[in-house]
Amino acid sequence: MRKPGDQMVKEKLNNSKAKLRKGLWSPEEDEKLMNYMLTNGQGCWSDIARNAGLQRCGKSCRLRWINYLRPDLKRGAFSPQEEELIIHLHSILGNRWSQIAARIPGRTDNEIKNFWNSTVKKRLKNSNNNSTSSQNNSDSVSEPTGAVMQGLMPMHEYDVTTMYMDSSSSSSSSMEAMVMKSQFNPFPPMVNNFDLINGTVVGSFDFSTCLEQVDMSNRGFEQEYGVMEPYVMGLENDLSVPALEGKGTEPNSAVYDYIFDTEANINGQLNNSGSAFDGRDIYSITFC
DNA sequence: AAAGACTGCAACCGCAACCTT
DNA sequence: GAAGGTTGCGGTTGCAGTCTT
Repeated sequence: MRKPGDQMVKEKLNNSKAKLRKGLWSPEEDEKLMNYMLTNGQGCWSDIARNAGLQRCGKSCRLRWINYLRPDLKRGAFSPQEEELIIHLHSILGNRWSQIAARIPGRTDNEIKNFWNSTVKKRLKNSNNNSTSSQNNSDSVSEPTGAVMQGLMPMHEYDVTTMYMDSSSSSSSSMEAMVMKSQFNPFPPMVNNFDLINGTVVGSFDFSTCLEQVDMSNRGFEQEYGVMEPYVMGLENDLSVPALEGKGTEPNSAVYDYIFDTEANINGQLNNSGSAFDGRDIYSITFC
């Protein structure tokens, strides 16, 4: 318990006397916060607000910095590749915007959330309307279901659930359940390069590069399979994806490790269910 | 040209988890 | 252990700009 005479209490009282600003940020406020952050770095946000001479609460400063002022932010419209990635991730993670944002460098959770709620959701809705009404398994667009994937992008002929899932499987894995229910492949081949970091292709589904990083290159994957078909991103069995370390602080060196789990999660589940998996492995891919 | 509807974005709010005293 | 503070997250709202009628 803090004593009434604590410095923090005093400051709190002082702050409460001073009227804190709300609403849109002025260029002057932006400049103050930017200058302060660049010279002093991140710290306690309430201190930052005070020391930078801003009549704002720390929370507001934090939001402004994260969503607008941060130097590593990427501005402008979402690329089709980013859009596709967002949809993929959302189909797995749902509305966990911060986790989605952690995997799309330079984009904030707020930005992605807004993008989803406006552009993507609307587009999916339209697509669903256009698609046949006989698809009685279509859910709300807010749900990570097959409707999502069917609405925005073509279903792939190698639907993992119908091809490889044994319908008698008793697995209760949420991933599996989702896949079983929605009848879609969460991670169809990502072609095209990602423009993820500093406008350059740093990591993409160029498997000749990626496989080296996980020591898969000696498996003759490319020769054997040509274009890789990553069936399932190994987002851990419970779908709780750990935040990617290094994001924000070192955007250029951050490792974005999309794990296509080797012979583990889905492969094992499928094999356990008695279905043949056709020899296709699921690979670990590292973006760096 | 004007008014209303729509859209996209920035920011706020409330909550929960974690930290500090 | 309790109380208060901080941080982070997702949902929601408000508003300015754009579009439509």
